Amino acid sequence: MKKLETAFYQQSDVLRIARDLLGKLLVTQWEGQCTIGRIVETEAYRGVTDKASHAYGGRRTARTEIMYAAGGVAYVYLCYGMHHLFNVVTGKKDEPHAVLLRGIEPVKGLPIMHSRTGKRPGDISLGAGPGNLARAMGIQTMHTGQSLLGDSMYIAEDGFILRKSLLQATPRIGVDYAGEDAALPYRFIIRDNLWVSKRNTFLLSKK
DNA sequence: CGACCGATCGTCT
DNA sequence: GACGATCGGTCGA
Repeated sequence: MKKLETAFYQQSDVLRIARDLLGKLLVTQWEGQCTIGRIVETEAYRGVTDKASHAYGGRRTARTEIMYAAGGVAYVYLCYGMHHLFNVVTGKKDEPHAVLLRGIEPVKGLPIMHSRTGKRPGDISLGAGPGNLARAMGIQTMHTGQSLLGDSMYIAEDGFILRKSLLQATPRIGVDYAGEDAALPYRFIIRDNLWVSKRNTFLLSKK
């Protein structure tokens, strides 16, 4: 298992990073609890020109400031007052690109994930969807700004190769407010993977 | 299967 | 004071 390094996160093409994160392992280990999940669903938020992004138009607020940091840190924010959404900040300093992690296939620490979420063994919603993913991995807004290059929270590769035929791009979820940008194919999933968020599966059958 | 609804609160206007 | 990069449940066809 090899931890992804700065050079990976600071590539300029956030779409490529979002794609390449599929199949990688997300690791968190804190409070004596280690959990690992394989990333099966991501969404790219592409800098200041992307109407769906919190950084659209170069907007800077206390909350989104971390998006302008150099790639390799976490951007976690509270959505709908109850869900913690975890993004990987990418690009160079002052290029506010980010990748939202939307789905993981649980790999290690299943009992811990079950106790964190209250879900029962066999429930495939455990790591499906950004809110569920963060809850299962123990990620909260207090982790925003945290480095992904340290030991408590990082992404690694283990030799898993994603066949091209299993890579699929679709429009992003829940960004209707973004006008024409809502239709951009910036969501990436591992096709037919059990752990991809089930909502909007109709998008797949339509294709 | 699809449409809709309530929960719940930090952030920005 | 309004509004989410969501989720889980319900209701009707």
